[in-house]
Amino acid sequence: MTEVCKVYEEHLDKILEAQAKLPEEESILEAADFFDALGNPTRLKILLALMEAGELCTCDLSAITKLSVSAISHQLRILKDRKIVAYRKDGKNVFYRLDDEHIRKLLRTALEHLSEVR
Amino acid sequence: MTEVCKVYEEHLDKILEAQAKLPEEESILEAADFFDALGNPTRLKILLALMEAGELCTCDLSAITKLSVSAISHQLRILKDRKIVAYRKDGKNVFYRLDDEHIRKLLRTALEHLSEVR
DNA sequence: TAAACATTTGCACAGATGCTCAAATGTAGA
DNA sequence: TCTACATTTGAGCATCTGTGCAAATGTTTA
Repeated sequence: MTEVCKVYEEHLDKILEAQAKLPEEESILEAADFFDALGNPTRLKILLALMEAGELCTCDLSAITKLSVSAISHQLRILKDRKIVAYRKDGKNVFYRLDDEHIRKLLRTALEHLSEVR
Repeated sequence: MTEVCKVYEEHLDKILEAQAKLPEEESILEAADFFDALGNPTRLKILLALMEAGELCTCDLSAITKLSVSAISHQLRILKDRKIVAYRKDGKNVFYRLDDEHIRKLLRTALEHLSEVR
C-alpha cells in the first residue's frame, strides 16, 4: 500500500488516466454487490428457476434447490434487499419473481457468453 | 431440506419443469464462480482499469487501487485461474489484460444495465 | 379461539475470504 | 557473482458467509 515500485514514474500517465476513468467508489461498490449476488450457486439457481418459471414461492424454491426453506429464505432476503427479485404475497405464500427485464436480459447475456467461451 | 410444504403437490408440475430446465450443476457452479470473481470491489477495479488501459502491470494496479502489491497479486491469481485475465511477462514486469473480447463485452453490458436501472 | 402451515428471523458454527507481513522466486544489470 | 527490484507465495488473522435449527410471525380455515 505504501510501497511504490520504481517503474511508477514511467507508468505515471497510464496510472493517472486509469484512475481518472475509473467509476466512482460508490458505483464500483454497487456493481460489485450486484455481481456478488449472482456469484453464489444457491442464489444463481433461484434466479435461473425464476427466469424459467416466472414466479415461485419460497417452498417451491426449496424443493427445486433441495435446500431448507430457511436457507432459501435467507438468500431471498439478500436478493430482495438488492432489488434483484420482487415479491407478491398471496395468502400464506410469498411469490418471488425477477425484479425487472434488465435482470432477465443481463442473466441471459451472461449465460450466453459463458456457454460460448467456457 | 427434508421438509416439504403441503402446497408441494399443487406446484409439482412447476417444480419439476423448473428443475428440468435448470442448467447442470457444473454449469451453474462455473457461472457462479465467474460472477463471484466480479463480485469483489478490488477485483472489479482491476478489471475496469484493464478495460480502460488495455494492459497494466501488478505494480500499476497496486498504485491505481491503493492496495498492497501482495493484495493485488493474490487477486490477480484468482482472475488468472478463472481465465478472466491473461498475462504477458516482460522483464521484471508482468502485464495483465482482459482475457478475451467476451469479458470486455459482458463487463460493458453489465455496467450499462446497472447505470440505467440502479 | 385454536390448529395448521408458509415464511421469516436470530443464533451458532464451520468454512471461505481478503488483507498484511515476511520470505521466496524470478529477472536484469553491474 | 552480487544487488536491486517486481512479483509471487504461504502463514496468520480478523471478518464475512451460508447453512441448519429452533423460535417467532403471519395467514387461513375450522
